[in-house]
Amino acid sequence: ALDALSQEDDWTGLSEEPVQQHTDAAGNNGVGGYWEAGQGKMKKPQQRRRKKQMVTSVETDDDMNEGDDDDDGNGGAVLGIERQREHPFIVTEPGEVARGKKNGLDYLFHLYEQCREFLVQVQTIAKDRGEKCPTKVTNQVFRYAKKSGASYINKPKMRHYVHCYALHCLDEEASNALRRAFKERGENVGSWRQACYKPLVNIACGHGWDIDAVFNAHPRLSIWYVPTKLRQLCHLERNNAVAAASVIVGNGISCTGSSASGGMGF
Amino acid sequence: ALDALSQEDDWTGLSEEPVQQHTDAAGNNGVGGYWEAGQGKMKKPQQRRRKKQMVTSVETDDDMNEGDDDDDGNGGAVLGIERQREHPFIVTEPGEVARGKKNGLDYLFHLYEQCREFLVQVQTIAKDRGEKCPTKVTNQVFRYAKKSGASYINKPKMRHYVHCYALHCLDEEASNALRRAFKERGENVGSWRQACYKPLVNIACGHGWDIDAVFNAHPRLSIWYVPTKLRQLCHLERNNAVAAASVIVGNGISCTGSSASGGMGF
DNA sequence: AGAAGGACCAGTGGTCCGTA
DNA sequence: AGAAGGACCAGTGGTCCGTA
Repeated sequence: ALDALSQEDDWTGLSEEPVQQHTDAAGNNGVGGYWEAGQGKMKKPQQRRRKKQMVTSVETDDDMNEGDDDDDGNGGAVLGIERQREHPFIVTEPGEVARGKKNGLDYLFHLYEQCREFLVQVQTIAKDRGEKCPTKVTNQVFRYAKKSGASYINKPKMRHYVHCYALHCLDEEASNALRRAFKERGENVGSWRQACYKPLVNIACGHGWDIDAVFNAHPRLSIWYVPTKLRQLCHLERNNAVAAASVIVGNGISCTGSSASGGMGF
Repeated sequence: ALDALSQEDDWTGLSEEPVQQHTDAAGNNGVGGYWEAGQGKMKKPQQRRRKKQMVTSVETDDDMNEGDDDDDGNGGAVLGIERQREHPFIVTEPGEVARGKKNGLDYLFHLYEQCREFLVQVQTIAKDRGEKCPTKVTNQVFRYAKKSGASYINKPKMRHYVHCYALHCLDEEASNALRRAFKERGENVGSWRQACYKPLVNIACGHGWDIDAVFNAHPRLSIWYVPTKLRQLCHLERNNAVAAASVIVGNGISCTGSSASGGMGF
């Protein structure tokens, strides 16, 4: 019952925790709540993985855990509140609300709009203080979002789906059609995400393969870094197009995507 | 005798070393030579200062020392060739060549033009490879400059005098006048450098105190980061202006710099 | 198997301070 | 004392991979 509300009322994918509001000192405009549970972090004795240089860390960790050092000792659940993640995304049609413990794609795209709002706030504060002013969604913005209570926003997730949001911005018709097609076919989010690359490469083709220019020309998209993989795909496809044009001299290069796209791992 | 040539022929401040040309693989356009001496770096057993975490470094150091591992063992001079620095700058008039083991300010400004050329080359390479393309003079550009033989270009130096170059770009008349005045008074480079801030703050005043906008509006200047101190001075002076305006209501705010500038450490 | 995100790492912007 | 620049450090962009 609570889950069904998530996309309608507060745009929140997580809803099982006792939500506790924080009014933040640095100008929170009230976007989203603050879950203390997500801050618990499973505590210290969790060793860092991979070849980290073994500094025998006795770090003071005095960044922003002020209130809740309740207690504990067991590694895992704290006070019976389970470690919680956002519900996974599913492919939904435009306007469709996800059922069950899932989030829909309108919600995903809404997260990008929220990040933009957080960026605007960070920019306002920076200008007011005479500090350098970010033009992109940086670590600083993600930190600010978290501090403002939007703990469901994080960098890996936002970066993961940037190109999906890009298609939504640049060609909403095509984006909607893709969503409907992949929903109908019962595809999972991962394959929908993969499928978002191709139409973007075609758009880049129509702009001299300059994907940066494509991003920068769109006001809501220009604040996002072009994803590495999208950049690489555009580069590869450009090379293919150039190679094809050098064989069939005088051929007008089309941007339909049905041309030479061999070996690109689409 | 060699020193007198430095600003006329090859724009080189250093001239005592046996110069050895490198034609670089990655597209060196021939700006400047390559001093092997400067690469020697005084070798390993030079302990890092300050609280560095003592990693007992056995670093492999395989970045770009390919040919010249001649030999050595003594810490300091290598093969009798002394560790060499660029000659210090002195305040010169426009067009004036520095005498003795000194460099003039035309040479200083020329270094900024060279950095711009290196940036353009880095950008060309990046675009060609479909990689992300820097818009500013970044670490990558300094590394490229060094690799291309311009060992006399380094980040601390260029950042140190950015605002002096900015004044030269934005108001060459005022810049030239300042140079003449400070030369005549026998001031050293440091005090000339300090004096470059004030006219820039006044220029920023004339553009709504937006020093970033001032930099970005100028094609040769837009590739440089706004120095922290200049940004702070503009911010402080804006606050002073706002405070003054709130006292004397209806007063037109001038940008002459003769107004309230108390406690700014000019 | 599919997906969310804490945590890591190489290389950045910024500049201090041992050096000449 | 004045100045050049090697080397450091906090925090970045990018994303892997242990986790749920």
